[in-house]
Amino acid sequence: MTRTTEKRPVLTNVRRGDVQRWTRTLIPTTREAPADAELPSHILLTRAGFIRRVGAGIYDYLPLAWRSLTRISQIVREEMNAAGASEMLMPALTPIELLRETGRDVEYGDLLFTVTDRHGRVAALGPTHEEILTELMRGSITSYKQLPLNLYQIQTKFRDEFRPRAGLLRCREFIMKDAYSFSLDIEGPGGLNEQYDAMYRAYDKIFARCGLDFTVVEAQSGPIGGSASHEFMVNAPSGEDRILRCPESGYAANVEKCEIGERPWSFQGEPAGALENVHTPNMPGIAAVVGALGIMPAQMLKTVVFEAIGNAEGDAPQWILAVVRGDHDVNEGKVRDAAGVSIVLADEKEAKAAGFAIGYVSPRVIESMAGCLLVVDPDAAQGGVAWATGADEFSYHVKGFNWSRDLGQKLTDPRYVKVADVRNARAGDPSPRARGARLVEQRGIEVGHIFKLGTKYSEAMGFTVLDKDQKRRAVTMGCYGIGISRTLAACVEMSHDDAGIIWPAAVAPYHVLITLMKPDIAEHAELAGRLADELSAAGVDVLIDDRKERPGVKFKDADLIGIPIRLTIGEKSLQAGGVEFAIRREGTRKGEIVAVEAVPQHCLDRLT
RNA sequence: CGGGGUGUAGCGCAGCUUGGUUAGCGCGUCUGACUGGGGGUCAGAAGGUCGGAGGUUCGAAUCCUCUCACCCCGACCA
Repeated sequence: MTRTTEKRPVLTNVRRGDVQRWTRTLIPTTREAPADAELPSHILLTRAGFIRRVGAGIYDYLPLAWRSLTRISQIVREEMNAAGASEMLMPALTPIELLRETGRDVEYGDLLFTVTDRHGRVAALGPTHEEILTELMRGSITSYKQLPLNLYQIQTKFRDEFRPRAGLLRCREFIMKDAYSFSLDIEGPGGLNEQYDAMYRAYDKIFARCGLDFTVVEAQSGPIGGSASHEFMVNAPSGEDRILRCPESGYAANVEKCEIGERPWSFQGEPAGALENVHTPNMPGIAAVVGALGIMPAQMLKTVVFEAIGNAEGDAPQWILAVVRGDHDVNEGKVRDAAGVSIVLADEKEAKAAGFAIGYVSPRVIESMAGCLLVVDPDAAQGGVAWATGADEFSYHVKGFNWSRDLGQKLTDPRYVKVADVRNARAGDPSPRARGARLVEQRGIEVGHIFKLGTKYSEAMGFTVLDKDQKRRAVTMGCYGIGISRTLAACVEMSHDDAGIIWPAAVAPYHVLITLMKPDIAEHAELAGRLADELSAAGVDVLIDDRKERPGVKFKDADLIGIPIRLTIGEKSLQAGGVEFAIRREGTRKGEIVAVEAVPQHCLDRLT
């Protein structure tokens, strides 16, 4: 018996679209959302039958979700490949020994999922893959001539988050694209900077193609310094991350990283009144004190005690005291940079034992305690203000504090007092890049993160190559991540209305939904099939709602799952001369009548 | 890890304080009829070891102990 197979060209520039019927796939829509869902993406993806929660931070991706995830992955692939990267796949199981080589078994700590096999060997479920790939590379690459190289994979990642939440936005198991670049140098052709810039551009294209409205922000820089790390943030009010942006210069950064522009300061200024003790029992917090004293938080000084760690030798300060205005938040990274030493928030018991009245500490404590360095934020370094602050005695605060009167000579000695930007930026602060401009704040969902790793992993794992001068050198690495499943959720956060999801065409599970009002009528069903075939031939993916449901149910579900174009076939539309054509983005109501012959082209015109 | 809370049908919930027929309600599901362009109406039906274990009691969804799972707030977070 011979069998004939349809011949399809191996090389084709038009992909044939898929045609699926609602009754032949699984789309379990529900009227109500699970009680614990709060964010639009969580509620709508669940209600529309895209995802189902299996455990804390663990989800099924149902057929519709998987189709969209596949589309996002494909966009990522195309742009990564175009940027010269090569896809591969690494195991999810990472032998714990590999993580020990770089110390990340400890660094990751409880965030690491581990499994023990029958022989008692321990492996981690990969949270990221620097070690596995670096190990592969050190066995395969021995010459600088084999560099640069950029390898990536799209794979499920595991992180035992303390608190998974927000549906797909913070899971314990999630899909991520992670890429790693390897270069001999930082500068020059083939160097890390070139690789990094290529990834930056690729990410820009990827998220634009996904139809996302996003902001690229500077993030905490890696070991190389400068603007060595960027986060790609989808602009959404429900985002977990706060970002700040200068409307004039285009500068944008996350809260941890954001610099603040020049702010005038001076410790000089006449005292406005005497220093006065006030009894404030059980009020270590700003909020309570403000209420008791009848003042604003901006009139208080907050003093946060950090402990210097590492090589504290000689007369190096042991305690770093950060002073900010009462309505500001201390930024630990900035305090570290200003102090020039590694620091950690002081343990309350230790600090109390050392003599700090934690909760009631003031700048004056440097008069009585040795080994202290005061780093004062410019907004707190104001001599003309009668400050309220702690009394360095439990249950007491002071009013009328004046810097130059109440602090001795140490105030002008840089060994004891420094003035520097040590607080988190916030809306309204001066821009660090444009004189006179003010920062604005918005919220974002981090969908991509690129950063320059340098030689951290290659050195730890002994990945070196011989260069031109036959010198052995550690390879310079970059690391580039995209949260694929998080991007799916971000699309929904960004694009939805009260009725449901509104998919950007590029990531929609199907491009066209054909709603059959009466699937029993053969001519209607045939027409749907014929239109679907024509659209499919043009590369369009079509879902046919062939359920025997009431019109209301079908329309509500159509709005909910958010396919970009809805074609409605029914007696009314045919009598009116064709099928009803509606764009989901333009609302949830009736569309226009389009003649049957014109429908495929009409769809193509509106999909681009 | 600290604080708060919830586990009862596929989903959303009531019942628990004060133990006592056969554990209810809405949505969904199934059957039939009427309907037929925005979650329709009527009639009927199926579906539960009340998270689990132990205890108190003549009797436990309800009280007690332990345990597991999950959620919210906070701290933490390439």
